[in-house]
Amino acid sequence: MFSKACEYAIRAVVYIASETDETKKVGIQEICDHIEAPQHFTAKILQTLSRKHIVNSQKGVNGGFFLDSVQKKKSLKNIVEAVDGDQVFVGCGLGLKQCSETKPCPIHNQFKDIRNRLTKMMESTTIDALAIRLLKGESVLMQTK
Amino acid sequence: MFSKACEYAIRAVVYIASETDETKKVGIQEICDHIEAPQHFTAKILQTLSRKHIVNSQKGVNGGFFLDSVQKKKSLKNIVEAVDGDQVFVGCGLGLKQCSETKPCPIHNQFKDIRNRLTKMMESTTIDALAIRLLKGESVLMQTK
DNA sequence: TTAATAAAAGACAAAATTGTCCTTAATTAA
DNA sequence: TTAATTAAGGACAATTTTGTCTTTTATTAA
Repeated sequence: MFSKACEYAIRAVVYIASETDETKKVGIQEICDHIEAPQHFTAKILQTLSRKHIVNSQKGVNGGFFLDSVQKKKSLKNIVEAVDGDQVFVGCGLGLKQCSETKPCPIHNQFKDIRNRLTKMMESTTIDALAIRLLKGESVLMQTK
Repeated sequence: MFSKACEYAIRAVVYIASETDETKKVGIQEICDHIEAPQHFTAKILQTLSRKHIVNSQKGVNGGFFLDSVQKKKSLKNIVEAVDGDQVFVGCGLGLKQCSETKPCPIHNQFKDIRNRLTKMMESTTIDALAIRLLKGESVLMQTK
C-alpha cells in the first residue's frame, strides 16, 4: 500500500508529535530507537518532511525534530502525499494512465470506492489524535515490544 | 497498491478470459499487444500463474494461454495473492510485523476497515464478470486507445 | 520424422527503492 | 571564541523490482 519510506515517515511523525512541542525536541537517534527504523534512511525522509513543513527541525546543540500545535492538527494524508505522492489516492488500480469514467479500467468503479474511502480515512485521521492514543499506551510503533 | 507485475497479471488474465476457452487460445504477443505490457516480463508472470493453475498454457503450434470455465469463475483475489502475496489483504498499514488487536499500530482499526473492504471487493469480483464487460466495450485495458 | 511454433527457463541489465557512511553546516553551551 | 552537538547533504552500496534477450523444451502440422 505505502512504501517503506512512507511507513517510516508516519511512524516517525506520530512519535515526534507524541514527544515534542515548540519547546521540546527529539533527535533522530531517539526517534529511530522508538520506531525501529533505519536511522540514516529515516533522517533523509525527515529532511523531506522538514522542507515541506510537515515537521520542524533545528540543528546544533539541543536541536532535533518537533511539531508545533498547527502541524499536529494536520492529517496523515499530508504525510503520504509528501513521501509517496498522490497516486495511492487517485491512481488507477490496474496502472492505466488514462483510466477515467468514460474509459474505465475493468475494476474502475469498485476500486474508486476503496480509494475514496482510503482518502477520507487518511484525511480525517490527524497526527495528534494518533499521538494521544500512543501516549495513552493504546497503540504501539515498534515491531517488538 | 499493487505491483506492476500484479497490474499486468490482472490485465493479462482478464484479456485471456475475454478471448479464450477450452478450444481457443491466445499467444503472449497478442496478449501484450492488447494490454500494452512488456512481453517477456508478462510471460514470466503468466508462467507463475500457469504453475498456480490460474491460467492454462500449452506449448507448441497452436499453443497459447487460455482459461477454462472453472478458472473464469475465480476472483481477482486469487491473482493478487499469486503475484503479490497476501500482505495487501492482511498486512499492517504501517509495516509493523506484530500489529494486532492487542498491540495495534496507531491506524490499526481505520486501516483494517479499508483492507477488509478491499478484500471483499477483490473476492466478489470475478474474472469472467470483468471479461464480459470488456467484450461489451464497457471497459478498456490499454493506456492509449 | 522434420520443421515450425510457442511457452518455459535462465542469464542479464536497468531502474527504483532501501539502506549506510562520511562530510558539511548550523547552533549553542561553556 | 571554541568545542560539542545535531540536522543536512552527498556519495555510494545493497536489494528489489522491472524489463530484455537468448536458449531450451514441448507440441503439432506437414
